[in-house]
Amino acid sequence: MRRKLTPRGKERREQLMTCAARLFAERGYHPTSVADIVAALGVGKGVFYWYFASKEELLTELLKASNHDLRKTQQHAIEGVEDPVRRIELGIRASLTWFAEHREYFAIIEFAATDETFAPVLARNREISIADTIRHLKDGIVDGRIADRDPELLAHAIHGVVAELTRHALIDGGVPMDQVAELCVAFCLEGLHA
Amino acid sequence: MRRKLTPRGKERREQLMTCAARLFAERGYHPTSVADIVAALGVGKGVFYWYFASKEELLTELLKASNHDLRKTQQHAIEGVEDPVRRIELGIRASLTWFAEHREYFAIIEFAATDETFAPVLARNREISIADTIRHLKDGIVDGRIADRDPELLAHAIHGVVAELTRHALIDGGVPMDQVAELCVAFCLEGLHA
Amino acid sequence: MRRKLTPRGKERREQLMTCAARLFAERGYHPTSVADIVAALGVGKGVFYWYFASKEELLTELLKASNHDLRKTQQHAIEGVEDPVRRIELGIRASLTWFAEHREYFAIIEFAATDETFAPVLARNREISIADTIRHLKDGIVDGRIADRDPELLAHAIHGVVAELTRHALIDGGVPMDQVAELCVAFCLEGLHA
Amino acid sequence: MRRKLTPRGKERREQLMTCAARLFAERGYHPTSVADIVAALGVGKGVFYWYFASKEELLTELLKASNHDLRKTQQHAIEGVEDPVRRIELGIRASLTWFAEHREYFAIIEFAATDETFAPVLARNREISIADTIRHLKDGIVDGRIADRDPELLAHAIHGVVAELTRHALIDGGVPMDQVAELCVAFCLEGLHA
DNA sequence: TATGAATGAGTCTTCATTCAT
DNA sequence: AATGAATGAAGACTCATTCAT
Repeated sequence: MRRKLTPRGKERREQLMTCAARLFAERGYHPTSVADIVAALGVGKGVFYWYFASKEELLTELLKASNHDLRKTQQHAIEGVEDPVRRIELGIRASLTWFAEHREYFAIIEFAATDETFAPVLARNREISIADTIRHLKDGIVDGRIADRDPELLAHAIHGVVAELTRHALIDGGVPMDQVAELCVAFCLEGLHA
Repeated sequence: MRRKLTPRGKERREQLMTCAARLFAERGYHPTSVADIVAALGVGKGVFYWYFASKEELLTELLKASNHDLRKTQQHAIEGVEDPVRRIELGIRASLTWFAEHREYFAIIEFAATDETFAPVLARNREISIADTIRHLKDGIVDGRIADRDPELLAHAIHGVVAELTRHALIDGGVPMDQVAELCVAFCLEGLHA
Repeated sequence: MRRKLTPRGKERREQLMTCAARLFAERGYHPTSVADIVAALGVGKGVFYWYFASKEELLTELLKASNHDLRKTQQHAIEGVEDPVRRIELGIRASLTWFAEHREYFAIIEFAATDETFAPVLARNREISIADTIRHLKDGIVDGRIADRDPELLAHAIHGVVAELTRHALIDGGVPMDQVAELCVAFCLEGLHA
Repeated sequence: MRRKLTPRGKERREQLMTCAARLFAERGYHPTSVADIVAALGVGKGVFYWYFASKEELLTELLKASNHDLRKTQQHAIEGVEDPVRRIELGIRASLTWFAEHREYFAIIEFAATDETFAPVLARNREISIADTIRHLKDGIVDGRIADRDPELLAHAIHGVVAELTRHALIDGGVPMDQVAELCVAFCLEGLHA
């Protein structure tokens, strides 16, 4: 299914992904049919299968692309920063910002995590992200800046806070993202401690 | 769909819910057909529709029942405890324990949150749970035991930690739940602070 | 399925027929389920099959009973009248009156006429009724009171007028039945002739 | 469900309608399944839903199309004729001829009239047809050629005669349509009067 | 590249009927 | 007589995918 695409072809592929992302986010993956996607673009069904081998592949591509982009954003954010605690903070902020700018992907990722078929892809993505975080945590523990607890569990805890606050800000709505970011960082670094 | 059920009928209904919960957890809601459910019980297809108006209704019932049970467990755990920080801690532990004993429900709840149809039910459940947590947080803030930050966001942060650590323990596996509980409580109360 | 029924049993059977007639008239035969019928009476499903071998049998009974009653009414109306034209007139009036008092049956009979399964019963009923009419027509033709045309076709023509005007009065509504009766008789006897 | 259809597509749609009309007439609407229809054409089940949103829509289309055609035939028949009585006569003859050539539709229309779902469409069609007839009747009454009776009821009376004689000729069988037409016209114009 | 058409397995759901109590 | 429970064939409809043009 890897095809050499003309510029126009690349654009079409892009359109399909963007459009599908929106629909998946709005109605969910299963309830959105391939027919819905091509209809929203006003093209025939063949177009879809010219660019993607299957509906599954499309979602997988979406997942890969978004993960790639998020990761790049995170790495760019912490580039050149040495302090591990600061790196964690910047990573958290970068994630929140990225999701604020790519709301569609949040719902898609959440769904994919719950589906047998896509969970593996998501699991892999998460593993990588957790490994990144663990590295900073270990550095911080060595420095004595971070409590000496199981870094893997700590990494998951941080991810949990980020995920749920992102969800709250994007889906429940009504909370400005930067305010969420402040609390998110504060909570992770200091917990509920007064 | 409210029916007078004989003891035998109640049992059947129970069986259907348990069986469906297992299958939904294993394969997901959409990929599990009503036919799968009744086949797993070795009964005719009509039986399902004798007890539930639709597959949707079944999941909704599952969601309501599980939430009701979880909440009862939480309330029982903190009964008679005055200290708000301690109440939060006990609530967290109760949640983790409950999920450890009702693994099936975790995946189901996560899925339901991503589906247009069920999100409202989940949202309602979460609202209630968040409201519970907020009450304790406010008490703690008044006491000066908890940092004076937006209690709603703090509540979501705690939920996020609990949810993700539960997921990690149950789905990724390999971590004993009581160890997770220790870290979960420690992280929430003190964050990463050394 | 012929059972000896206690007085209470006869009443139950009656109730089922009345209730079913109403539902069939309102929603149609196919769209009304046995479950609907017994639910409307607040009894269990077994009751239905205690009194009727099948849903089909119920409708057949309904058809037979109504036809029997209509016919009796017609015969009673023309009893002792010699003049064939007058007999026809009285027959028409009796039919219209009967339908006005048994509105439920009109829709049921119309439906039954269109269904492979019941058409034969209806056809038989109609044949008898047509034969009755033919007899009067022939008498009228012999007397020179009625135009010498094919009595069978004339009989059908009369039936058509009665049926459609009944339908108009009962279903379209807004026309008093006695006014319809006058026109019906006038039209049949004199046509459009000024 | 409005789609751009290629010539081939239009043909398929036509085939489906013709085929369904035949089956509905033979076995009835409810007893004919979508599976039956596509099987009779030797195509896949999806084909049906490519052209029609539902079985209901198909019947509605059938009803609309047939009514449109019948009306066109009637209008063509009376085109250029001034005499209102003659217009009525020609309209009657045109209707009988049309039904003789489209036997399938008679049973379908009769059924549709008895079903909650389709009755409204039929009612609309009938209303239009009745209105057409009323116009001619009023002209005839003004001319003094037609008895001064309620034109609406007269129109229904005529329709009743046409409908029942059509039914008799097509379904009971054994009567040549032109003989029926003669009697139909004679009966409507002169009634039973010798 | 792209389109309309076609496929057909699979989904949820209904319902007349029967059964055990 | 009557009930709640159960059966299972059958029905309408969906949809990812493929095909002919």
